[in-house]
Amino acid sequence: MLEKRKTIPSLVKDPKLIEKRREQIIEAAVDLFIHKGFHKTTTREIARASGFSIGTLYEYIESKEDVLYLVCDAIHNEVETRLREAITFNGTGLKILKMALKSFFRVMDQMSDRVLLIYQETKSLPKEALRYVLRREEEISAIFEEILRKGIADGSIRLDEKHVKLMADNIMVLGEMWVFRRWTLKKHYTLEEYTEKQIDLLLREISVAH
Amino acid sequence: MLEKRKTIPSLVKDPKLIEKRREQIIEAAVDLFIHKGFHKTTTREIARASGFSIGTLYEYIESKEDVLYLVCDAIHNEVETRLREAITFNGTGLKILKMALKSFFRVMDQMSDRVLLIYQETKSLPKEALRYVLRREEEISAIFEEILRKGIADGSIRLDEKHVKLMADNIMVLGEMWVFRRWTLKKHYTLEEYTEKQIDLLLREISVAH
Amino acid sequence: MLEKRKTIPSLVKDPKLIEKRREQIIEAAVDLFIHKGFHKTTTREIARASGFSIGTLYEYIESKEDVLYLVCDAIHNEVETRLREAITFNGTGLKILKMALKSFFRVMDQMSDRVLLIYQETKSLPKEALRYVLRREEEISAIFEEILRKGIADGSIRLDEKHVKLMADNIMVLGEMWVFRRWTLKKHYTLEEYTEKQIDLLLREISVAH
Amino acid sequence: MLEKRKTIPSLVKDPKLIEKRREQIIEAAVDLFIHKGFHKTTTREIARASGFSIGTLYEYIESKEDVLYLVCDAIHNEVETRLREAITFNGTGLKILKMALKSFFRVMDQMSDRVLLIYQETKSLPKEALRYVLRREEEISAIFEEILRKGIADGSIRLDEKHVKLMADNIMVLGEMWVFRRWTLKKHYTLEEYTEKQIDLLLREISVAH
DNA sequence: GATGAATGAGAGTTCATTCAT
DNA sequence: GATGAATGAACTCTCATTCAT
Repeated sequence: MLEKRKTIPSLVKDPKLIEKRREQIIEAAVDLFIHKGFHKTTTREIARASGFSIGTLYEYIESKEDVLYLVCDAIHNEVETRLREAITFNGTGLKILKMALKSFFRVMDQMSDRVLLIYQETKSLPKEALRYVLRREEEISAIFEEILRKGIADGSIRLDEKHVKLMADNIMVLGEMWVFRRWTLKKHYTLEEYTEKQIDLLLREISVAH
Repeated sequence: MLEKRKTIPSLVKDPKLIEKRREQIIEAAVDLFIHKGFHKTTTREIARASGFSIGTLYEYIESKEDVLYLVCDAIHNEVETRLREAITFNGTGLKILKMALKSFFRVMDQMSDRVLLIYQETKSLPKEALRYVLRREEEISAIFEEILRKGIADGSIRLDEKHVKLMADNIMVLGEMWVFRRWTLKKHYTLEEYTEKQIDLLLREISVAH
Repeated sequence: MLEKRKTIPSLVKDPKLIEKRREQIIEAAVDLFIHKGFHKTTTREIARASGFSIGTLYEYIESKEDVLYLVCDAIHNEVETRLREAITFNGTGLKILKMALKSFFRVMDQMSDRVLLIYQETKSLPKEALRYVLRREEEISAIFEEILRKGIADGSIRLDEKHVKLMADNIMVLGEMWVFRRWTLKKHYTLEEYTEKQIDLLLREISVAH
Repeated sequence: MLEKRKTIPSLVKDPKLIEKRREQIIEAAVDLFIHKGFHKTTTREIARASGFSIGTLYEYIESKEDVLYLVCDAIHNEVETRLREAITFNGTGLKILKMALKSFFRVMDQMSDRVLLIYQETKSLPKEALRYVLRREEEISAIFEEILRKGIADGSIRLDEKHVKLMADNIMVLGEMWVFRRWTLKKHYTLEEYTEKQIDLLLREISVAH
């Protein structure tokens, strides 16, 4: 069930150093990719922005695509971590869900450029890496499935089990919508208004009290 | 309010010919971009697949990005045309909306690779072209706004005017969701089931009878 | 029996032009490879010495190794052509052989740097091209086999058929020896002396009258 | 007349250690050069195959070319040693020569990949090192000169002094021929047959009895 | 209006060598 | 004496674009 994450080989032996350098690479590359896109960013720019030479860059990755993979992976990690940190699993599923939705929309807002990056550049990944990245997305959506099922179990949420996945997907998509369409949405709504409105929409379907 | 669509200069005088050649270009490029992505497709390939030489290609465009613009524009056109053709503006706004939603989801399904293309490659457009393309998207979403307003006017839909835009955006996003997440969604739903379920979700908020 | 020679694809359509440009490439590359070796010669140097840009070079070849193949092929062609031109198939096999040996040693002498080049760089060819180049060598050695057999047939040469190949190989090797060891040999012999001495050696084994 | 062999500087003081490490280097590099060629072998690979780090490698050599020199030198040493071990200087020059030829051809056969290596990579040596390596070859050929002169002196061999060098060179070349052309020759001859045939050829010229 | 040969800046990647630890 | 991370010049190859025919 748990498939290991893709391991990128390195010419450097010290694992601590690898981690440190890769963090530098990710930090530099995220910025560059956001502003210039993956294809228009050169490996030399990545190296320079990371603070070392092109030769050193290639001691820690095997190809430019590896950098993209590292970046996508790191972004997903951050989304998931932030989301999990913001959720306390106390109270009814419904209550948790509301909180989780708020947090999720907030995280999407704060990380909107990075989330956008994933959506636009993911296709440039080699097949295997792509599969892994898509799986990471499912892991985040699984958080919401879990909450929904808890709510179903404690009776605070009314939803057919077979629609749990779709509802979780809807949630993900409404979150990403804030990212994709912020240039329009921000004209009419603050994040808070948007959040409230979409929670309304989602809960109308699944709230028990009716 | 209606800004003209971007005009791409051509070295050729005859407008009929320009249109004909550009259709060839678009047809060839859509296929290539879908399968290889914009960046990995070369202008030579576009020319060859269009049925003429690289020199001729550049008689009808000024840069590779122009081809992307033509392609994005054509896809939006097709989405909008197909959608409009499927809608008859008879009956209550609510009835029209239901029909429009079904048609929209169907069009998204049929054109999913082209819609995906727009989402993934749009960022490679130069700023100005990008603005035009985004505006085309708003034009489609405006169709739904129109229907919603008609429903509000005739009393078949209950929705605060200030949420019309958001509701239209929600519709767009749920349609695109079928495109982005089809690999997951198709495991659990047919297009028809998905359509029905999402219409349920959307109408629960805005249907009058309740 | 006659396997086609390897065809190198070109982006250019005009066959006349391809031939002309490839001749330029060969002429330039032979010089460079002789003086710097294949590995130390850069593609840019080849392009510049050929009289065009690096981009143009790659319109006529697919890889640097293709240039080496073209060069090896051209050298073999020249050896074979020169040798065949120098031989008239009149008289006894023995007489023809003597003349052929003189010509061969002369050709080896005149083309010594190019022959050396083949011996030293051939190993850098990709497998398939290598096989073809080795076959070319056998074709030259076949010329001598042919002469030997003619001499056996007309009674001017006495040699067991099963040693024809070895004798032809010996001839080839003594010719190449003048190439490999000229720095030593030239200290003690002129080309003419060398030729005479080696003909003596070879003929002692196979001459009938004795 | 006897120029010392090239001395490669080392950062390490202990001569025993230098010798030991260089033996490791040679053993590793011979294998790599045979299979991949000099240019396609990296210093990293040499270091790893030698059993130490790249840094350590450079404590014992100054450049990659030094490794090639060490390798060529070692191979020549082995050829010479094996040859000398196989020769007993008892009996007539003619008898010794026959034995020496057999041994030489056998050694060439056993060491064919290493001999081939020298012929193909020698040109990558810097000028000075190249001279040393070529001189080593002359030293081997000098063994045969010595034997020939002994035979001339004791009357068992009839050969003009001024052709001794050429005859020795011919011997060398026929030995190397077994290396260069083994892919053809082995189709028609065993090593023993080849040896016998070539001895015949050579002795026909120089044997006294006639 | 159509052709396609020519261009060359610029891309990703490699690897011999150094030097601080 | 040994290590291996860091370096950057240099490599091969690509491809959007131009322009003479």
